[in-house]
Amino acid sequence: MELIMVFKALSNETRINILIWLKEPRLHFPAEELQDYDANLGVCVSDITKKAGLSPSTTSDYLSLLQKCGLIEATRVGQWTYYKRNEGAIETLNNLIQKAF
Amino acid sequence: MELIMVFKALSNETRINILIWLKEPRLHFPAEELQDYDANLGVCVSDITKKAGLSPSTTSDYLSLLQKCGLIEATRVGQWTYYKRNEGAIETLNNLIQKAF
DNA sequence: TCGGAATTTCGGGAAATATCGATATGTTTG
DNA sequence: CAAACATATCGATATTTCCCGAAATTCCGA
Repeated sequence: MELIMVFKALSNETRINILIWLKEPRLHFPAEELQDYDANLGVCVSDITKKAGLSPSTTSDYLSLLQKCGLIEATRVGQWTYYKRNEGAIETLNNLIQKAF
Repeated sequence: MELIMVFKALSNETRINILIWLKEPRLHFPAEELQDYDANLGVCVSDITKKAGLSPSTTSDYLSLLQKCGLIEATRVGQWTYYKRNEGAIETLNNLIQKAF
């Protein structure tokens, strides 16, 4: 967990929002878009794309950036990729920030 | 306190370090450079510049960036500007991060 | 197997950031 | 006042980030 990489990832409103949306998907995505959410897979790229209002490619870039620094994790199921928060990593990060600053 | 501005400010190793150095100046600066530290003024720009190994202008830029987003505060005394952490703001920030993520 | 959907990857132009040296401003001291 | 400092600001260039569209990949269903 590279602290600087994490801060870079969080230096963007959309990426911050994605993390917040994924904290409570039911609050932020229409119910019919969350069919596989109960299986704890997360939310798929196209739903996040819609919500973010950006192009699919940008959204995909953002998601893989968040994944690279460990904040979220991906599960591929057929043609969909579901992303969810990596709560353990986020907790670790919070502790790290707490200690460092 | 703009969260994004804070994350941008922290997306740089030197700026992170400055915050950490200022947490415990005695640990990070030679004693003879901390003559006014006991007055709770902070550490002056040239000492931080030396420690950072960057140009004075860059260091000054960094400090005013950190100041703009509220993480540190400045006190001008004669020709010197002393910077110290804004512990209240940093605490607020930690709580904000805790809540948001 | 073919067409289409979801996603990723790639290349690029515009905008923002990093970092410097030069310059400007304000301060102290002779 | 002039010289010497400490710091801040400005202008320039190199690098990075933002965000897109096009193309590639993977998977599914007819």
